[in-house]
Amino acid sequence: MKENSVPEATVARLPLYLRSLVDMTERAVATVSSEQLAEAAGVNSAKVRKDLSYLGSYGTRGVGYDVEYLIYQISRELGLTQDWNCMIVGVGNLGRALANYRGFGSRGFRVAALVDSDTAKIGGRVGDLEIEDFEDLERIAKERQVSIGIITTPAAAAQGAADRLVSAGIHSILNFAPALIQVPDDVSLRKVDLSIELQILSFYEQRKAAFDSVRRARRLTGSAARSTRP
Amino acid sequence: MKENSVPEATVARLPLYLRSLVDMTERAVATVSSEQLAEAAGVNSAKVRKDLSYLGSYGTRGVGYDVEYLIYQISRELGLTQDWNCMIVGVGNLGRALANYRGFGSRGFRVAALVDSDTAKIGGRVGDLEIEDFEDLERIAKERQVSIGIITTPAAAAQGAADRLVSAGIHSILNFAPALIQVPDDVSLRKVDLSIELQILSFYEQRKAAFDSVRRARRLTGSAARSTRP
DNA sequence: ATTTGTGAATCGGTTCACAGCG
DNA sequence: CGCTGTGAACCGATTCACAAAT
Repeated sequence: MKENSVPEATVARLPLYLRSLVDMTERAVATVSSEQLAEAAGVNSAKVRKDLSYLGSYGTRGVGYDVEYLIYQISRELGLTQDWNCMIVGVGNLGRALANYRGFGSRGFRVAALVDSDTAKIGGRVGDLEIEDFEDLERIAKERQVSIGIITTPAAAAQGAADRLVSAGIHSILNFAPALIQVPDDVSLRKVDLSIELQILSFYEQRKAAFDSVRRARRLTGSAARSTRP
Repeated sequence: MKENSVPEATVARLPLYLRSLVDMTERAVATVSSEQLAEAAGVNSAKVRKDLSYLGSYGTRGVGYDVEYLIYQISRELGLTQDWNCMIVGVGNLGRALANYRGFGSRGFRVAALVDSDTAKIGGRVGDLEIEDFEDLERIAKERQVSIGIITTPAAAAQGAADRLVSAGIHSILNFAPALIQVPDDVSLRKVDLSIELQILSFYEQRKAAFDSVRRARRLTGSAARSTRP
């Protein structure tokens, strides 16, 4: 049953399914069941079926899903039948690493511009791209039809970078800076925050260490073990 | 009311609160209400209160929370009163960038080792660390008491890297490789996947573009606008 | 016979709204 | 009076379980 509004959680899993499906074509798999796709993507099969049902009825009962066709449908849903130009704002270690990241462009994304406000960096090159002046952001974004802004500035500069991206008419932003940034309602913002991820791991690591030490002390081997896993 | 089991969603927000609180001490703020902290962290105040209530009753009714004391309690809960040693597996662009990332170590995390299987890289240096042989991973992890493994290998090598980290007794892994990896139940695994983030943005970007073009075509300015936002 | 697609049940998490306390 | 802490209501997402399809 085709409808609009795919749940957010489903959208976040579609890229996972897509990756698994692409892997399968490389191993010349033609058809896949929800069970097999679930296994490959690391989820359960009910979730796969429900997720795919939001896109339409693309499976065949008793058979499964045609891999190629499903790749096409998911790609279309995700907007990957066109290319998207990205601009990296802030060319430090991370910005440079992302600019060089191969397989970034592999699925429809292209780094079209690098900007920085450090005059010592402007004019320098990363791969075949020149580092340009942050002040020219709006012009560059318009000229190169940039749709996605990637912020890799220090935390203190992140909000300013976001403001300029928004004023350049960009409404999709990926923020790597360890800072909360505010954008208008019509702008999509996603964040990747290394230190937050490490802190989350630290929480569970600590909990495991505590539990282990209790176990060691009490010599209890397999009883009343309340789960310590996320 | 103090209990065990802090919900996963709460754990993921504690680092956010912590960052906001640290910012506040720098601006010499002594006390904060759930309303103010919510604003700073970009969530709502009911969530702040409920989240903090899982840690204990650390607020004062009619007053708010003591900033310093709350920093201490959250840090303790997150296991940040001790330092954690990390090992980066795979020293490509991204591994190198993370190794150089300042403010990484700022809150209790230290890059204690870099390993790679490329003999051309082994023996090289990144900052003050030497790149060591992937084959020596277990020994290095033990010697330096590494608790957290960070995978920045190509996708094809990621599972192998994870297996070796697990066999070295590490049970916290942060995976940057664009690949699904399997780990035992007692290992915490978090993933950061650039291309998935971009694909999610692409989905919403496409949806916005579609809506905009309808708007442009029909010249409707403010009616019956079904939400297009995540 | 097999596997999809989906209502219904369930679960975790969010928000509401107010009692309880400083 | 103001703000926390928390039951209760609510909501989105997950899982169950089975009827429908081939």
